[in-house]
Amino acid sequence: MLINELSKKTGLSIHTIRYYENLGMIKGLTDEKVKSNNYKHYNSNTIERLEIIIEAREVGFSLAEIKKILTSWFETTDSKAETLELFQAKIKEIDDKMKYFKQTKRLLEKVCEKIQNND
Amino acid sequence: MLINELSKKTGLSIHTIRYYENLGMIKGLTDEKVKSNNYKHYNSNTIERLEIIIEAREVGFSLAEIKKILTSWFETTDSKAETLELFQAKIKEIDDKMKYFKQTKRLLEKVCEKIQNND
DNA sequence: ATAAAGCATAGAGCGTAGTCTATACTTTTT
DNA sequence: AAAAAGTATAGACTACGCTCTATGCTTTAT
Repeated sequence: MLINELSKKTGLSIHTIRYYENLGMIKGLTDEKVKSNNYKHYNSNTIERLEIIIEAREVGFSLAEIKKILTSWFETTDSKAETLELFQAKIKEIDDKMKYFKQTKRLLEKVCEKIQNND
Repeated sequence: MLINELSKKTGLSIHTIRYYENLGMIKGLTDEKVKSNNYKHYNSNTIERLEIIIEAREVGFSLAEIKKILTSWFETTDSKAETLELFQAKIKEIDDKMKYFKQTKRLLEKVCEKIQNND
């Protein structure tokens, strides 16, 4: 599939997809059989990767961090111990953030109550 | 208390505090009795506000959004219905984000497992 | 009295994550 | 065959959230 279709399937703009590709987070391949152009073709793996990117950036991870997650998930890497440590730290970060979430949610709920009672 | 003390109590840099003050998120007052300088004095309310800022920015809210939360919490505002709607939407946003968090956590846990098994 | 430290304001600079524009080539539509 | 739409690359531009620097004044320490 070409970039237009990829954009429609993921909801990301073509610009954003190219931006991610420039960062090396996804990779399209030019079709060898067609030599007249250099249009890039993307496969379902790219969709998977983009879905992970969307998910993880919601969590507040930087694109650099997400790139590492993708590498560890899809490509074989060396230095396993290091990677493992990194991700265990990230899991802890998520747990910490969850705490903030619950606190902020409670705060917002209190704000709502307050507004309704002052009515 | 002056900005230095405020910085130490909140863990935010003096620069960051001034940045937030410029955005109108907090407000220090110059002491009327002392006319020789225009040093700003902050009270415990400022600390409360900064703690809310710290909490809410962890959740990924923009400073503009956090400013609205602070206004609704500490100052009386008109257009209650509007504000209420805003915050109810924000609560829903948090719930949605929680979903992403759980998914990403699961992904990271799977990555960890994968790394450990490939060993 | 002088030096050092703290405060204020204004503005420059920076990293992240896009977003948009210009240019040029290719493919599809009419 | 010409126009419209799609693709690629490069680079400019933007918004956000800081972070730092310069300058000048005030207060505290020596």
